[in-house]
Amino acid sequence: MRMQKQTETTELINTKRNFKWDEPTVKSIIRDMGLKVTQQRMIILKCLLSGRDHITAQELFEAVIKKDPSLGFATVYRFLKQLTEQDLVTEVRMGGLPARYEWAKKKKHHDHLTCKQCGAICEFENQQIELLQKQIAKNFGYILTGHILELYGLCPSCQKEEGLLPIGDT
Amino acid sequence: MRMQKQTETTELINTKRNFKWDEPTVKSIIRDMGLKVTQQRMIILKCLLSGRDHITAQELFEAVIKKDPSLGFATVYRFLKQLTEQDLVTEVRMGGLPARYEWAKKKKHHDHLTCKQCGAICEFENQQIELLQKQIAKNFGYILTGHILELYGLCPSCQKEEGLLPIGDT
DNA sequence: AGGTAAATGAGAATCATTTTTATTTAGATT
DNA sequence: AATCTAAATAAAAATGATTCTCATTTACCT
Repeated sequence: MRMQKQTETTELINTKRNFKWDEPTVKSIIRDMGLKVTQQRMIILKCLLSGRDHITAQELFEAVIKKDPSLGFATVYRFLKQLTEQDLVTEVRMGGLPARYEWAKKKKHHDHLTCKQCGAICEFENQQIELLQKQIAKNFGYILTGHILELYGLCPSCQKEEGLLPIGDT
Repeated sequence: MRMQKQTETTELINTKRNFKWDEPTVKSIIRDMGLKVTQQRMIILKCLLSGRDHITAQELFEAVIKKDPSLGFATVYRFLKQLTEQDLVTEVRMGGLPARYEWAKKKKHHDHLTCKQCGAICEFENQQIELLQKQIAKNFGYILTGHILELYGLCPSCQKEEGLLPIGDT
């Protein structure tokens, strides 16, 4: 996926994991949540932290049972919910599709640009839009507490593929 | 729900139904969709057109069975899906909540500001945000095909209620 | 080590939505 | 107007994501 230079107000977000998630760190994340440090939570959290961004509960569950086949999916869902409630994880819901989760801590707020075809996700942040949103809420007398901004379109590589398809082809 | 004056770039959308949805009009909407004009579709469409905006499939179904108790909910869902596919109706999904539908034809594109507490929905349109979105997609090499912008917060009346609640109360 | 509230696994429950299937019907064709 | 046929329907079952229940197990405070 090609990415072009951003304007001054829109920034690319660094999605690389340049932090070492060692045992004690993972432990203290759970402890700081006010929860008991269990083997299952350790496994789930490690998988979440080292796995792909924007993972579904199902995908995470599948990663998790490779390390402990007896771990139940209810446990994964339960823990994800707690992580979401404590804003350590961001839940992204697109249409009626399964929710996707991503580690949110120490990561700036951002929105998503998703390819309708292949699902490739770009993250971006735009102060100007954030500001306009607050303005709009204020104009209606609302206190803004959150927002969802999901753009979708065709990514560069899917645009090429589209062009190659015979007319009328799905 | 109180509404304040909007800035020059953000406009209130007229949600009033100042059009007469008579029998022949409703019929031709269905016929123009390339579908057969059935009594059930007539009922569903009339309910949709005269009922509240941002209705759920369930709410619509309940309105519909008042006119014909034998009408099944699958029929409502099926028809809503077809209306959505033909862009006559817009489907709005918030979190994991049931989808809400609204008549989209002849209505300008707009986004939503929803009260987390009471579900009150304000509609707005902001050209500046629309423009910024296109810009962002372009910067990533994407062709923008759509977007979801859902703001949520506390509406004026729920802000008052919040203040009245005893501390710790749900 | 022992007690207890919290956490777990397994599976059932839920909820919105979709699919299936046998039956009915709209509307084109005689 | 009667006939035909693909499309539409009702009803119920299926689906898929997520949540709940509950009997059992476990973390961790004393």
